[in-house]
Amino acid sequence: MARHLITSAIPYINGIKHLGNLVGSQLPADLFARYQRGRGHEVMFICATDEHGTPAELAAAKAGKPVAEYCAEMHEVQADIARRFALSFDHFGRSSSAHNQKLTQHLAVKLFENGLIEERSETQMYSPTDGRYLPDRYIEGTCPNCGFESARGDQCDNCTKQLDPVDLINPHSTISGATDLEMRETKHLYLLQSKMRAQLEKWIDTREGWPVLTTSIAKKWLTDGDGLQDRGITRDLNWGVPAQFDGAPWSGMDGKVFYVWFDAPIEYIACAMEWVDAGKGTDWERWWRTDKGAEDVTYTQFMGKDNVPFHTLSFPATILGSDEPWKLVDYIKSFNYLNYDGGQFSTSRGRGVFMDQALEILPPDYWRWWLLSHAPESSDAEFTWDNFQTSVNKDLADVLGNFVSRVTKFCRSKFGESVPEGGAYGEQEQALIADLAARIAAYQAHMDAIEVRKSAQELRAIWVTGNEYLQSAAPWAVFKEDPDRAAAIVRLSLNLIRLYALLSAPFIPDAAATLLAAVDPEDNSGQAWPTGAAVDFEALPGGAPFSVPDNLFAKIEDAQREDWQNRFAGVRD
RNA sequence: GGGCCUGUAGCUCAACGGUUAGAGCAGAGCGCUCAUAACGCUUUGGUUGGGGGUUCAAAUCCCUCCGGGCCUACCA
Repeated sequence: MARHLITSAIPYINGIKHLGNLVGSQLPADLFARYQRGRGHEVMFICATDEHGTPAELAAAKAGKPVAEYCAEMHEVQADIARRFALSFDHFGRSSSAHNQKLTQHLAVKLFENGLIEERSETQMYSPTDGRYLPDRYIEGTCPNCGFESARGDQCDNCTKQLDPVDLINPHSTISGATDLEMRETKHLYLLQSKMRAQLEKWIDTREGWPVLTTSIAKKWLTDGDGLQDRGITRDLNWGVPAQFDGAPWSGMDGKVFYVWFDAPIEYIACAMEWVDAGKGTDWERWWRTDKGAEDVTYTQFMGKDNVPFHTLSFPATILGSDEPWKLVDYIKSFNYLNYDGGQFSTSRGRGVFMDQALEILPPDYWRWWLLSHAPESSDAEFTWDNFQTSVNKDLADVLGNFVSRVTKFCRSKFGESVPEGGAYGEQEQALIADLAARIAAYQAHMDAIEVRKSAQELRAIWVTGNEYLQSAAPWAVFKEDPDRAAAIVRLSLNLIRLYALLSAPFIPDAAATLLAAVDPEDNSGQAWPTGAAVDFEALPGGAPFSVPDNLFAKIEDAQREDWQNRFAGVRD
C-alpha cells in the first residue's frame, strides 16, 4: 500500500472562490485523493485557508470586525462550501493556527542559523492617514509614461510599463484616498534565495515528468536577469505570524510579521499537526518527517500557475535551507486559468459563477464533472453555458444516467427488484469484459499520471461501452425466446452499474454513492477498486436485491441556461 | 520590453519525428423501442494560422510573420 500526501494550494481567506479557483487546485486534488483512496492507498489530503496579509485586514475593517473574528467566520464559510462540494480533505486547517505560527518562527530561526536570512533596510511608501505601509498595488497615481490617471504603483494598466510608486504623479492611497504619502525607512528580513540557486536548480533539473507549465516558470525565475532574487519575508503589518518573538535571533522586528507567502506553504505541515489536534490521527510526522517514516511518502501538490514560483522555489528554499528532514514535494501539478464566457472571472465585478452560487442552482457532481473534464491543463480554458449544458446533458444524463435507468427499469419489469438468476455469460460478455479491462487499465494510467481530461474522456468511454453492449445484446428482444439468456445480460448490466459507481466516484462522488446504494444496498460485494478481472463482473450475484434509483441527473433546460447566463453576467452585490 | 504557453473539423479537444491527422458535440442517414425522445450503427466535414527551412518522413524540429493567453518577483 502506497502512501500519498496531497495538498491543494490554500485559498485566500477573503470571499468565496469562483469556479476557476476551484478547478485550479482543490478539485483536481480531490479527484486524485479520492482515486488513490479508492485504489486502497493511504492518503493524507490537506488544505487550509490562507489568512494573513493586508487584504484580510482591510476586509475585516470594512466588515467592522476584528480581523481574527472575520477570519474565523470566513474560514467556516469556506469550509462549509468545500464540504458541500464534496471536497474530501482529511483536514481543512488555518494558516493562522498556533501550530503554523510556531513552525513558521522555528523555520525562520533555522534559516537564520544557516546564514540564509539577513536584515536589510529599505524605503517604502507609508500612509499616515491609513496608519500603514502601502504595498505597491494599493497606490495609484498618474502614469509618468502615458498620463493614465489610474496607474498602480507597480505597473500601469494602460501602457503596461513597470513602475515604482515614487515615479507616480499625484500618488494616493487606494484605501483612503490619502495623498500625504511619504517614503520611510524600514527594516526587513530577507530570505537569501540567491544562495540556494544552484541547489534549487539541480533539484528542479532532476524532477521528471513535471508539467511544462511547472518547470518553465521555475526555470524562468532561476535564470531571469541576475538569477533567483532574495526575497523580503517580513511586512509591516499587525495580522500575521510575529517576526519578533521569544528566541528570535534578530531584534528590531517589533510590530512586523512574516510575509504571507512565507507562512502559507508552511501551513501544509502545520495543518497535519492540526489534524492530530482535531483527533483525526495520531502521528503527523510519518507524513512529513523523512527521519520519522515519511521517506516512502509520495507528495503531490496542486495549484494554479500563479502559485508555481512559491512552490517550486520559495517553499523548497525554506525546506532545504532549514537543513531539517522535511518531506519535499515529488510532483507539482499546475493548471492554467479557466475563463468565463469570453473574459475573466471577476470577484470585484461579480462576473462568473462562484462556488456558493453554483451549488444554489445545481448539485456538486454537475460542476465537478464539467470542470474536471475541461480542466485547463494545456492552456487556459473557457466556461460557457452552452458547453456546460451540452456536457451535462449528454455525458451525465444521456450516457450514464440513462444507462442506469434503462437497465434497472427493464430488470424491474421483467425480473423484479433482485438481480436475476439463470443463464451464463457467453462470448459477447467475455468480449465486453476484455474491452473494459483494457479501458480500465487506460483510465488508471491516466489517473496515475494526473491527466485529468484524458481520465474523464476514458471514463466516459467506459460508460458508453454499457450502452453499446445493451444495444447489441438486446435483452428486451432475447427475453421473449430465452429468458435465461436475458437474465444473464441483465445481471451483467447491473454489475456494470456497480463497476461504474466505483470507477466514477472520484469525479462524481454523490451520484456514485447513490448508484452503489441502489444496486448493492447491503454492500455485500465490497468496494475494492475494479481491475477489470472477471470477478468484478460477478460481484452482484443472482438473487441480490436492488432498487431503481431516481433519475441520477436532470437535464439542463434551455430556459434555465439562458436564465443563468443572464444572472451571472455582471455585478454581484 | 523579456519569458513561457497556445493556434488542428462549425465547437471543445487528442495525436509529443513514422500507416490514410483522430474523439466527443453539432449536421446527415439508418436501426432499436428497455430507457431521462434516451441508446446503437453508418456518414459528411481538416491546405494542422501564413510563409520559408531541416529530414527518407513534419501538426510535431528550426526561422519568420500574424492572432490569443499568462507571468514578469511588494496582490495573494
